[in-house]
Amino acid sequence: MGSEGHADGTVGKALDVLEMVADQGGPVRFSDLLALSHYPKATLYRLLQTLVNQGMLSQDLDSGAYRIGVRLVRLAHNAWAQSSLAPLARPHLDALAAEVGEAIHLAQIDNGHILFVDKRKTTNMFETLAQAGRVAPAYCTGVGKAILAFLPEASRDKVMPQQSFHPYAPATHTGPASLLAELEIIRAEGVAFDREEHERGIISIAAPIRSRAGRVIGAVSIATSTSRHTLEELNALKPRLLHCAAAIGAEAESWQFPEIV
Amino acid sequence: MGSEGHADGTVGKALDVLEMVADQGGPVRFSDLLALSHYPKATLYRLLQTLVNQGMLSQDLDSGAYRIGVRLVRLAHNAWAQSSLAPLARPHLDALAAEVGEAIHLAQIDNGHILFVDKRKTTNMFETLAQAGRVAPAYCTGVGKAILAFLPEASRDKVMPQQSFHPYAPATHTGPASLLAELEIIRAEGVAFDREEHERGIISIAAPIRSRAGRVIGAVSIATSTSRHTLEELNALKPRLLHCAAAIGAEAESWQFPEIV
DNA sequence: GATGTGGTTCCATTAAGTGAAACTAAGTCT
DNA sequence: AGACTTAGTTTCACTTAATGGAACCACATC
Repeated sequence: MGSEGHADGTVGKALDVLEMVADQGGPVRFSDLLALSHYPKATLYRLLQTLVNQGMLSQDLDSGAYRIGVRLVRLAHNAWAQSSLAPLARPHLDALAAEVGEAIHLAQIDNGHILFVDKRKTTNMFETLAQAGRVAPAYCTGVGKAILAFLPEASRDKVMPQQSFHPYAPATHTGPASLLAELEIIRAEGVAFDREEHERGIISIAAPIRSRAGRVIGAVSIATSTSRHTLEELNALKPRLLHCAAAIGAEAESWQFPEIV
Repeated sequence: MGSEGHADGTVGKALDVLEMVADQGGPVRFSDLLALSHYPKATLYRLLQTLVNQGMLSQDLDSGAYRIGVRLVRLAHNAWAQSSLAPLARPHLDALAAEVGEAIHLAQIDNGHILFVDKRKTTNMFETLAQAGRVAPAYCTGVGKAILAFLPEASRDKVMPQQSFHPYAPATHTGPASLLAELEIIRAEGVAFDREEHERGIISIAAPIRSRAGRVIGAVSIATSTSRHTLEELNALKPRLLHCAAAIGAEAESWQFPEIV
């Protein structure tokens, strides 16, 4: 991950570096970045300088370490508020979480991968935040399959080849055929199950969030562990989950999300 | 606001454009941006192309309009989570909001201006100007004065000349002298009041959030309208507010925020 | 006072960004 | 239908800015 090859121009490199700092989750020293990136010393240096000048990064006065700058924080809020389902869905997730007492996930799709944009976990608030913003595969998560199932055919065709089908667990789909078959079932049932396909012991039930126009714009899921609940018990929550997804979808009516895929 | 002159190099321009799109709060067409920016057509075009290539912006397939891209959303989450007081303060704000039943604001300072990073609104009845992610002046807001008061002298000296002293309301400070005098009082009392200085009918009580080292890293406030409460009533909440600020400050101990000012 | 490490600056070379203008694709009007 | 505007895209000679190897500086550490 990190620096993909397609760094066109100076801007690409700068953004690459910016992301690199952001990914570190804290102050990073110059030499650490130098080691991480394949940029020559002077180039990296200038890039960082520029970003600091721009307020996107900020440099610690004494240690000289780099971190997120205020301008990025401001931009971040802006971007997040307008371009993610999260703020809109928040109250609905709160309600659902309070009612079912299990972990709730809200996800969108991003180039064939699942982007978790919000989470509720009734037990620990902190971990929640740590994980939102993370990316997971689509083919082996509840939310992923829920989205895939309801994607327009054309989009799905573009997304399928991007799936790695890495066998995370015994139950993981190992190829497109079985996955496509399951998607059919999901379309019929209206919800997707994660049957310990991504992580052993973790199961979930997921529903797509659809705008009134019918476009899938995300998915919600209720996740739990096999030690706490069975799939049947999760299935009992289906009406509640669908209701939540519908509520979010209805509100998202006017809202515009970046084109999928 | 928006595009300050200091756009060094291509990267600066690109970020400028990026921010411009983000500020629009929705899809923007090329020509709108062309009108907004002072960049020549071709330059703007290439800049946008680059940003789209980089995944920071996304272009609508049919309309061709530009909006926030998924990569920016991902970056945004990252940045927000690690670089703002918000995630850390969240539970404390929730608690305070539940207890006092009034609007709660969390703010940081950013180049002499106040950046609202989170808010709790218990009633939709009145809408304060402070939307999360928004910027407000320091000299005429509760949170702003609370921060100013406890800033180290050197920082304050840098920040004071940045205040515009625009008279939003009759009670607004009109110059540094009276403001500095009030800051003295605030230091003594430990809290700052907004006495309808920014918006008529809106009052608040604010407390600085300080790390154990004593550095001000933000402020919390309880805001209400004159129709609902008096300043004296707000003052009764002082212990509760101070407690909340202290709790956040204690937790922020290890946490590092970009250098102020 | 020598050696090492982390960070900053120089400068000739090269690549990349620039933007006026020309062009294409859709409308819109008569 | 043909002329005319409007919105977006491409071209290309020109200019500016990015590049990176190497030298340099600051400050520890031996």
